[in-house]
Amino acid sequence: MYASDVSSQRSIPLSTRPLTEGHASELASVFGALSDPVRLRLFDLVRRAGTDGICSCDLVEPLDRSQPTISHHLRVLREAGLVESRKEGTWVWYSATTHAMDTVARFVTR
Amino acid sequence: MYASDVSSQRSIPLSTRPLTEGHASELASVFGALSDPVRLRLFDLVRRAGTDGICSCDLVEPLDRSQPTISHHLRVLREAGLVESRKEGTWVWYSATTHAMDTVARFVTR
DNA sequence: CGAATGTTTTGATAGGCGTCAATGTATCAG
DNA sequence: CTGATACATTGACGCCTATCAAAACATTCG
Repeated sequence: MYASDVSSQRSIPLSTRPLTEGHASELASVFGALSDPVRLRLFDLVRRAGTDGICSCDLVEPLDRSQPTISHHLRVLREAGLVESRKEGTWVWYSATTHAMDTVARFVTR
Repeated sequence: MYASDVSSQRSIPLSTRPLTEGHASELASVFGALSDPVRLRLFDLVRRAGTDGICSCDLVEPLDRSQPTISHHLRVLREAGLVESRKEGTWVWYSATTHAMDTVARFVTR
């Protein structure tokens, strides 16, 4: 027997329908990108830099990780749509995007 | 040379200070709990059930996973502070908590 | 007690992930 | 061209994780 057969009181649906498998996978990939402490601090630093962005070379030292590791994490953030990069000569500037975080915000705030 | 030595324009800090390592780890563990599609849909279903909660047995079928797998995921959600459980006879009722999601919301909305 | 049902734990397996060293590529300075 | 700097990629390693089957634990009922 199912418990739902017993408890008949129903709650009001939050928005519309339960998460579809596709929507859940999309959201989960963003959450996955934010599920590492180094990546979270990385994203936080990039977001603080505003529209100007911040250079990759300025992200290695504060996080105390090797340059390839930082490069790897930035790639994950970029592929999740949380940041974007713009090459300028020798340097690469990273800046935060809004779309992915908006998606997260919609889920979080019901 | 660092790019920060060249670009002198500074952005306004978002809240106070960059994420500490401890705060980042705490946040990351919550994001980690939400980084799996099955767990996201699980949490969504629990949250929709409101204060009454929902029985574990009613979560197996809609997610098409074995019962032990669902139990495992619920444990992860519980250890991340996203849901809480209350045993009632044979059944275990899960309901969503607010603290963890509030923490996430504060981070997401700057 | 013994059977049935709901839940958790354990063991095993396959795949994913964070990290670094080493290497590769591109750009700039001389 | 040569050397130095910024960044990305590759390979390897250890650890973590999602999943299920099987077993263990718990509760209710006859």
